[in-house]
Amino acid sequence: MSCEGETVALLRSGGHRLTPQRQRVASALQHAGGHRTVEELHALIAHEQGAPMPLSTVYRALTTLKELRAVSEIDAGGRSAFAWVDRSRPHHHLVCRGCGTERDLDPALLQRLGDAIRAATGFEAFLDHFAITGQCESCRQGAARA
Amino acid sequence: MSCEGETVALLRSGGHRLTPQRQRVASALQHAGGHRTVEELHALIAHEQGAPMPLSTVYRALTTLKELRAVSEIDAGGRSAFAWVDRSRPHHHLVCRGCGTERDLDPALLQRLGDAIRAATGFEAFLDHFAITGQCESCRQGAARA
DNA sequence: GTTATTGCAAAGGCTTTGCACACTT
DNA sequence: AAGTGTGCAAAGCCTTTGCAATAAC
Repeated sequence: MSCEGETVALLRSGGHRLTPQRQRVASALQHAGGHRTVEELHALIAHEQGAPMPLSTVYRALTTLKELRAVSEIDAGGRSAFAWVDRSRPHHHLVCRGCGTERDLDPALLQRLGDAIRAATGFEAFLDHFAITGQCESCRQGAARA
Repeated sequence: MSCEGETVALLRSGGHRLTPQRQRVASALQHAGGHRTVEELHALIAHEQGAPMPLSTVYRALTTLKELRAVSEIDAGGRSAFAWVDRSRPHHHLVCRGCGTERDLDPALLQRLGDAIRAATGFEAFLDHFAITGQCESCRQGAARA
């Protein structure tokens, strides 16, 4: 499938070697969709690909992919979470601090912010792939009750 | 000074006890301005207040203050950094990935984003104290030249 | 053949926790 | 007096690193 071709091209272009481990991590992330913690990825790789992989290798592959800007990293409550960067369709996430649920956010809203920042300050914000934390509607109602 | 009164009121309102440690941590953060890692705070407290404090106490005080929304936490490259939340004047940062410079951003712009998100999705974004990465004007011009 | 990368295990750094004592209320 | 908060030290967790073996180039 096309995913693999994309990974191959990315690694080649960065002067890195094309190893099965890197392809497996990339594949897991591409098919997972959304942010995954390293531990989640580690489990996904073992289950869906049939063979386990040392955690340290997952970390190293992610480091490489991050250098290439193929994945993005966010902080998920003290641990790292990664997502595949879909260059053709930028998207953003609303991450709830209460229940951890992730939902997509209309890119137009952020684009408007980026435009406003640029107009006001000349600063170009990197908003390709953004995660905003907060509280989802149901958690907010739960908190109000308590 | 007024800072102390603010802290006293905050702790009282949360049903927490007013201890010297919590006041010292709050004071250090109020006077530091901007984001400080826990280690930086720990050192600031020791130096500027004359007496050291166990790291664990700093952590616990910060946890309490964070629950009260008196401080905000951000991820500073794997470790936590905290800043005092100035309710009277919320502020945000544009952090340049090129030169590392930090500059303030008009809060109104983010408030507009927060309102739009809430209207569209019901999700309440925590935008009290936000850091946006990107590229400042001079770095962008430098990159364009190269 | 060279050199980057992996696997394993051990170390590292930041943060949290258990428990007895002290202090706020 | 009652119960929360502190200090100390130890444990916990996520992540990184050293080194020999392996695989990509």
